[in-house]
Amino acid sequence: MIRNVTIRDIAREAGVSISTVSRALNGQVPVAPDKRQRVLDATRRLGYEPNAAAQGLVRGRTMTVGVLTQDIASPFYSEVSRGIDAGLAGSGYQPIFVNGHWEIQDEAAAITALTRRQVDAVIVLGGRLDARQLRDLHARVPLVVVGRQVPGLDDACLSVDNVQGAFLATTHLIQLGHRRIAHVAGIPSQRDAVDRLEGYRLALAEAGVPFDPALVFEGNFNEASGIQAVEHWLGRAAQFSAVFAANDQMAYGVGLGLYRRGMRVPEDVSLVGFDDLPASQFTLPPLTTVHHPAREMGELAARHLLARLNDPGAPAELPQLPITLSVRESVRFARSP
Amino acid sequence: MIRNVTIRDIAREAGVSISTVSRALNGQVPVAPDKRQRVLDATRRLGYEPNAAAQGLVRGRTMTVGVLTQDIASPFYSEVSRGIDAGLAGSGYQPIFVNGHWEIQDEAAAITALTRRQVDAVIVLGGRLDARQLRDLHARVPLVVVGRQVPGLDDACLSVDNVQGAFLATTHLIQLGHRRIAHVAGIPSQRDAVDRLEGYRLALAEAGVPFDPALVFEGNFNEASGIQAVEHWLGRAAQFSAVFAANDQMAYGVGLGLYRRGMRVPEDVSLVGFDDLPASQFTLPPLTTVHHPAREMGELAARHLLARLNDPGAPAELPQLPITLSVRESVRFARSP
DNA sequence: TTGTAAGCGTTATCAT
DNA sequence: ATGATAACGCTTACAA
Repeated sequence: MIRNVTIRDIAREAGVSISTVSRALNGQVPVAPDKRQRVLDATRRLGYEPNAAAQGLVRGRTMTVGVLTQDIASPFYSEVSRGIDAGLAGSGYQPIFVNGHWEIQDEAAAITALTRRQVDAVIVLGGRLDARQLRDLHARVPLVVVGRQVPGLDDACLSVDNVQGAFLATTHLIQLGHRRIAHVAGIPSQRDAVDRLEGYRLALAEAGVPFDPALVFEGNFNEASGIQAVEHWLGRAAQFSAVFAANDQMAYGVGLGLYRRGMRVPEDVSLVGFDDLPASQFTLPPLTTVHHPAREMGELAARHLLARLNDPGAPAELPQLPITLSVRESVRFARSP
Repeated sequence: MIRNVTIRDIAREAGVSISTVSRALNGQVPVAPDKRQRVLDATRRLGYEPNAAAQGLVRGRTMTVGVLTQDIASPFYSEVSRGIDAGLAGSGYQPIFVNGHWEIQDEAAAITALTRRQVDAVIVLGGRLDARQLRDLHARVPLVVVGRQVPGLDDACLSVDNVQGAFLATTHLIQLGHRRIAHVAGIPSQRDAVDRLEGYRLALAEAGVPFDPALVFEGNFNEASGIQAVEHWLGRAAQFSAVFAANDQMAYGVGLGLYRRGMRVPEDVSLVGFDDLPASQFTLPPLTTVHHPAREMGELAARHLLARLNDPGAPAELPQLPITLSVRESVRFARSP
């Protein structure tokens, strides 16, 4: 631990009492100009930095926002984190990130680490904590949950309409003449995965396109399952002219799986993803994908919390962000059969 | 801020003094079994969590390691962060991440935020802080700098041999018959960028291939500059059969730039990157790239710090991690001219 | 305007 | 084995 210069050292150096130092530094209460100057000089000379822990202890607020992220290296959640970072910038609050690794125990431990540190607010990114745990947390500290809709915690949840997003993607394909549209679904225990599947089915139904279970492959949200999906379908000679993947990472895998079998996107198969990761602008070809406003959600979560922190009585309105389709080059008209 | 249950509440509930509570909880000093049990029960019943700030204040260590990362959403640094996370797991120490955004002021502010929080050690990931600032920091707290070699701080720096990595990549291309090898360089103010350029030139020189400045494009490490590089060369009718990019993100851009001009990798142009980002396994085609052991570096940095924290007298040996080439499908024999 | 002193939640020293 | 009590570094009444 850093042996820091303390307020006592400054007091001695400036020849004033410690309370004067504190007042001069915090600048609320009037202090004689000459003393103030002596304090400021001493502060600079000695390289003083206030001890945040001590301040937090006495002030009752630590000026930190705890962020429970699942995996610091996940492209999607790092976008959200970037937004949080931006949303908190200049507010005096500092984010502190901990990882839950999508493991319920790790998540609980991470939350504990946060509450032990007396964070003033918490942002939870996805994860598997159950509704009860999240509600308990919410009772203790201002909370926003990003990317999930938790029963009984509606005013604290920030997510997009996944059903709508998937509906958009699938409808886009249908309008271009595709009828045999395969879907790589996400982990069924995750709400967004089932919502996206539902949006896909809804779009099919609305257009009168029959749903074929053989065209749905259950993946796990990473690239490898995209490859597996292609292998699975091709191994059974499934017919399809387009694929809608429940996230971009699986879409990348689908692209590679197709490439391995000598099929091209979009010439042979059209491909749509979900999330609009930054990398999707630069894939071959650039990927048409549902734009998930990850960055904006992070920023909104942060600002919302700041508002509540500054005025605990503020109304807790958390707007739902619009979801759109980023049309790029991975989709083409279906060839007539 | 969370109004937590305090040790006093436990003491009252268990009918013992606060010192007994502390002792029962920390378990170093003997405590009567029945009292210990009463304390443990009260702790559970009241949902007590110790206040980390108060503990840090009195103990003199906060059990936190500060990590200055540049951009929480950068693929490369998030891999390193993931390694740090893994390296610290189970040690009782907790990483706290702050962002410097590659801005010297932001970085300095972030470091200040860390020292104010009395972190026990610091890991700096890249960045632009000058050697003096880093040495000052090193004087106050155990430090590891990842991804940079700082003059006068050699035993605290952890990086790979970038010259060697670039040499490996370029030599691989030469051995496959390529003679006209273009290079997308990184930001010249960053040491790793100039090292990679040097490795490229060294390999050329050693093989007796003339260096052509027209084949070097100065990029800025992001995808867009890869596209610009291709436009630049093609606009001047430069001849090349292979491209070596100073990082994977620029290599992705090169791939897309080529695609836009109707040229294929590796059929028309061979392509090699640097970093071996997780995504590079899934690009079209999977990218041959210099494997930068990002994850391992993070883990090593963490473990090194833990060793020093547990035994301040421990020798400060920071081994250099080997750099290798991940050969995938983006490279092919040069066609005879 | 300034200083003294109490107190934030915890650990550690000192008696007992 | 246990309980007062003094720190840790800071802010903030309360006095002066």
